[in-house]
Amino acid sequence: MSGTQDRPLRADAARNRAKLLDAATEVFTTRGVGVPTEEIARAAGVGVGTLFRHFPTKEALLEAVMVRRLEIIATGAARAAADSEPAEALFACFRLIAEQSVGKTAFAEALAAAGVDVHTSLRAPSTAIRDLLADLLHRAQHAGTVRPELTLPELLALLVGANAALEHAGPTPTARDHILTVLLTGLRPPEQRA
Amino acid sequence: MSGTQDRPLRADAARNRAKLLDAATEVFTTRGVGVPTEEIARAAGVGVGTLFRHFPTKEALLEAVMVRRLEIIATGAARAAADSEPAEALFACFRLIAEQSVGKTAFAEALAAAGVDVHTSLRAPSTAIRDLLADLLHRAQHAGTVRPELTLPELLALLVGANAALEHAGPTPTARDHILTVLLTGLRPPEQRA
DNA sequence: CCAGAACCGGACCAGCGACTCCGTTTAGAC
DNA sequence: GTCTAAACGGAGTCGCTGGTCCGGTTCTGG
Repeated sequence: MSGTQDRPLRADAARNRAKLLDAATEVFTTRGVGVPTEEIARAAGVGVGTLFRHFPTKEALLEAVMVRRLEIIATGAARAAADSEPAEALFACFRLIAEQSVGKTAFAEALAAAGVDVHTSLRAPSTAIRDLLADLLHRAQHAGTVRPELTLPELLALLVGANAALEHAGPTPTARDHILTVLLTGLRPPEQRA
Repeated sequence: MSGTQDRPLRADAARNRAKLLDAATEVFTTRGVGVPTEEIARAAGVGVGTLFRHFPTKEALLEAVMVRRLEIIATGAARAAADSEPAEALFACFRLIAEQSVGKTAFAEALAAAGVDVHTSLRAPSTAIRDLLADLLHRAQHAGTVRPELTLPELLALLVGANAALEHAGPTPTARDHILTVLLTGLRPPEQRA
C-alpha cells in the first residue's frame, strides 16, 4: 500500500519535497487552508509545477501535512501517557493535543477527522490517538478520577473545543493556562479536585 | 446612524429582503460561509441581481445575518441574566450563547468578533453581550461562585471553545449536556460545586 | 566528463464564483 | 385605468485559483 517511493527519489527532489511540506505546514497553520497553492510554492522557494509533481492535488498536500502533524501528536501523546496515574496521563495528553493543534481551523478539522472518516492515510495516526485516549479515559474513569458519564466522542469534542478556545485566546501563557485549568477541572468527577 | 431606509422600501422589496435574510441564515449556518451567492438567491427564490441590490456584497449579507443573530442572542442573554444569583445567570448565558451559536464556523467567527474589532454594525450587539458577560462575571467572582482568576477574554475564549465542542458533538442532547457540564463545572472555584 | 534521465519553473488553461447591466415586470399614486 | 419609478431576474464579465505542459536545468552512473 505504501508504494509511494518505488525508487529512492533524487537528492534535490527529496529536499524540495521536505521544503514544501515545511512551508505548507507553516502557511496552512498560520493563514488557513484557503491560501493559494502558489503562495505555498513561493514560501517553499519552488515553482507550482514542482509542488504538483510531489502532491498531485492541493488536498493531497494538506493531507500529507496533517498526517505528519498527527504522527507527531500521536508520538507525544504516547509519551505523555506513560504517567502511571491514568487521569494525570489523560490530562497531559489533553494539554498536549490541545496545544499542538494550535494553528488554524484547518487543524480543528483534522482533529474532527479523528472522529469521523477521512482519507485512508489519516486513519492510522488518528485511530492511534483515539485508541490511546479511549484507554486512558476508561482507566481514569475506572479509578474514579474522571467523570464516569463522559464518552470518548464527548472527550474528543471537548478537545476540539479546547483547541478552538486556545486558538482564540492567543499566545498569552496565563490565559491559556486558565482555560486549560477550567477544562481539566471540569473533567474531574464532582467529588474530586486536583 | 441608521439612515439605511431613507424611503419606506416597496412592499415586495421588503418581502424579498426578508426572504434573503432568512435563506442566508439557514444556508450559512447549515453549510458554511463558503456557499456561492447564487445558492442563497435560489434558496430565497430570487435572482442574484436582487440579492446584490439588497446587499452590495456577500460580506455585507453575512454581516446582516450576524447582526440579527447577535441581537437575538443579546436579547436572550439579557433575559437569562435576570436570575438573581450571578453565577447561575452567567451559566445560563453561557449555555444559551454556546447553544445559539450552533451552526457553522461562520458563527464561531462572529463570536470571535465579539472580542476583537469588526465592522461597525456588529459593534453594538456584540458589546452589549460583552458588557453583560463582564458584569455577570465580575459579580459572580465577587460572590465567590466563579474562579477568581478568570478574565473576560478568557471567558469569551471558553465560549468559542464551547461552541466548537458542541458543534462537533452533534445534536445528541446527552452529549451536549455532558460537555456543557464539564465546562460549567470547571468555571466554579476549586472549593465549590453545584 | 558525458549522456540522459529525473527534475525544475512558470507560462498557460479551465472552472468557478462574486458582482454588473439592462430589458422586463410590478407596486402604488393619481 | 394608467403611468412612472422602483424592483426584478439572470445572462454575461472579470479576476482568481487549482492544475497541466514543456523547454531548460541539474543530478548521477559509467
